[in-house]
Amino acid sequence: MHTIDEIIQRMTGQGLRITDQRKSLAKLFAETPGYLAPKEVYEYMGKSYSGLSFDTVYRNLRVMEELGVIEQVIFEDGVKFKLHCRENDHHHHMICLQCGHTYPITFCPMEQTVVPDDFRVVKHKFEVFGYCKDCIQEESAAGAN
Amino acid sequence: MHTIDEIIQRMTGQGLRITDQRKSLAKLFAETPGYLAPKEVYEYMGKSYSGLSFDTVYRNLRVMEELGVIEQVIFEDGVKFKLHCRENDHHHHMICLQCGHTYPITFCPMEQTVVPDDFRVVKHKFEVFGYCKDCIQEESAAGAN
DNA sequence: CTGATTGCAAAACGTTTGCACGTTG
DNA sequence: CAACGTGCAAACGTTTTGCAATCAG
Repeated sequence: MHTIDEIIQRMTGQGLRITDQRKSLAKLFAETPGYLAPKEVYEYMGKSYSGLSFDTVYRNLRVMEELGVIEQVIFEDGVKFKLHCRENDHHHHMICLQCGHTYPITFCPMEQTVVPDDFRVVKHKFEVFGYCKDCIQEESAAGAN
Repeated sequence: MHTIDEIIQRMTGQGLRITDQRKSLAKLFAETPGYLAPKEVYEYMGKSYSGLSFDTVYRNLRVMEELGVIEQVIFEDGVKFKLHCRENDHHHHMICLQCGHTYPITFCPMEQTVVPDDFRVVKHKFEVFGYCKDCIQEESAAGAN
């Protein structure tokens, strides 16, 4: 589930119709290595479709999420989406606060965590935030601002 | 910063006036071991003050957060608040999905995490979700529903 | 051709703001 | 009594919904 075609196949396989908007969406997520806010998705798609409406973006984001093509994460500044990780083994992420790019962390802290007998663990969240190589360089290149 | 009086002292110390609404807020957070959504806060305070408005709740939550009395966390289902942890050393939490009760985890996964040289870490999040002792019992007592 | 998908407009939702009135210190 | 805090109403940004027109298969 990496290329545009794979994403589109996944959608047709579920009986969905492939509109230009959905092709554009598939292309965007296939090309984006990190998280995207709905507004960013709207702005990107709006470049190709001047008559685009916000609700179409939301509807398709929801459809693609239910389909398992993309995944949703809640950040401090709102909801964001990214292509669902193709890796099938459990892992976590380092996330760049500037560009949204994500990098996998194979280490899972739950293995090391001592849980009391009377607490039943359902899920956990481990995320590392910072700045990636490219964004550190941009910052120092741009100087203070 | 545990009892109602400590919270109120903290507020007066910052030049804030103590209204009945704020006393009620202080009491609520002093008595609640876990997270509260703004709506829950509103409903609790509404019991004592029929004329209460939502914006007063939000304003006071924000004031208390800026003051460091309470802290804010973003969950999947929205923003929630709890009394700021009195522990000064870094730690994480196990959070009950039913009652919102939190329990400290002293282990910090960042110590074990291998970070690439070219990634500058700014912050991290580690949270364990599940059901606490009391809520497991309630569940089995209540049966299927 | 038929139902899925879209755009529009309007509603819903949580949160914030401006303002006049009431209250605290 | 002066500044702060409140309630009200209205604005706000984001997300959802109902509907008629359009489009993909």
